[in-house]
Amino acid sequence: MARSPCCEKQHTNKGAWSKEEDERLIKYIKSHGEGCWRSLPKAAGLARCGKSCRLRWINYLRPDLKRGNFTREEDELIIRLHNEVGNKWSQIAQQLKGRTDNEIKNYWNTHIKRKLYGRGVDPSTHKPLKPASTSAVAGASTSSTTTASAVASSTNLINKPTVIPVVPTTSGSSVSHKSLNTKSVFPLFSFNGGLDKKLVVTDSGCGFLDKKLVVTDSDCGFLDKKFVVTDSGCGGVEDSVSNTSSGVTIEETPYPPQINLELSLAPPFQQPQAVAPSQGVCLCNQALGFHGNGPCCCMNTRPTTNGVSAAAPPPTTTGTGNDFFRFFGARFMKF
DNA sequence: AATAACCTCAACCGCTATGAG
DNA sequence: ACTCATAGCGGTTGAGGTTAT
Repeated sequence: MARSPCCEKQHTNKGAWSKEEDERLIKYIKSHGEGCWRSLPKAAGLARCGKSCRLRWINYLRPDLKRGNFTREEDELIIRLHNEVGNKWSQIAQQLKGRTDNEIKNYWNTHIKRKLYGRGVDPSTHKPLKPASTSAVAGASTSSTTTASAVASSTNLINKPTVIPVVPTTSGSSVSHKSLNTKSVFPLFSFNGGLDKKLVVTDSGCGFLDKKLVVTDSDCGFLDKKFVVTDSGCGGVEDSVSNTSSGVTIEETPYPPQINLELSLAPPFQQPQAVAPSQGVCLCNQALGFHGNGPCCCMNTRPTTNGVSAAAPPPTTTGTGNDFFRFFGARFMKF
């Protein structure tokens, strides 16, 4: 005898759950507990397949779900566990309290894979990408060498958590404020070697930074994290900042040192630079040589949150920020 | 401002594993 | 040993949101 379907398909809703359906399901499970998914929809007054109810509860409605962004520790744990067990998402989920297998699977496919590619690691094997796979990077690197040393330096830098002020810096004189009328990309100084952070400044026209400021970061994974800083005034970058009211900062935390990194980098972004101790910085002046209207928005001198003075960013490159973007962005955004 | 392209993730599908009868 | 209901798993899809052009 053929197995009967888990539900009467013609009488069931499909697609996104409504608030009312969620409430019904929660109410029912709270009073009757989980299980008996086949009979649950009818008992709960839901025109849904039992399987759908189960999935909705497990993946979305369960009260012990964590939700929210994955932490860097979770990232690394997922990578490590995936290396051990492969695509056994449920096994991996068991090690991450409050995360579902579905959530982890999605996160893997949309974020971690990209991150691993950025690190030069094949996400399915966890081994370094074959030379053919990395040739796009290596080939584009005209005269640089593999940055084993740069990576080593970078690792040293990030083995200690640091909080670094994000101060936009032009690339020497190659990016002038006039070039900001549409969009420019500045390489930042001294993040993990200065390679894997960039600052995108979009200017809608009335001055500088009056539309939005996008800071993308990654831990040698390139462009895998992003927060947007908006500035409603015409003066600077302080109006709305991700998690600090006194400037833009990025907190770096270490990632496990066993990760194999093999990246070749174009000359302009090759050299890691330590954060120079320094006096505070006028963000506006330092960044752009321009205050826009009104008083200086950045309060002139701005200590970082870890007590180290904000560093005046030395120009790190001889190329333009757009070179940086063309080189790295085009190659890593698509993973 | 309009449109295209891209990204994310909730939800679905089909399959296997498990356990009760 | 077998059947069947159910739970669980992993791959895939597509709606909706975001970003780029």
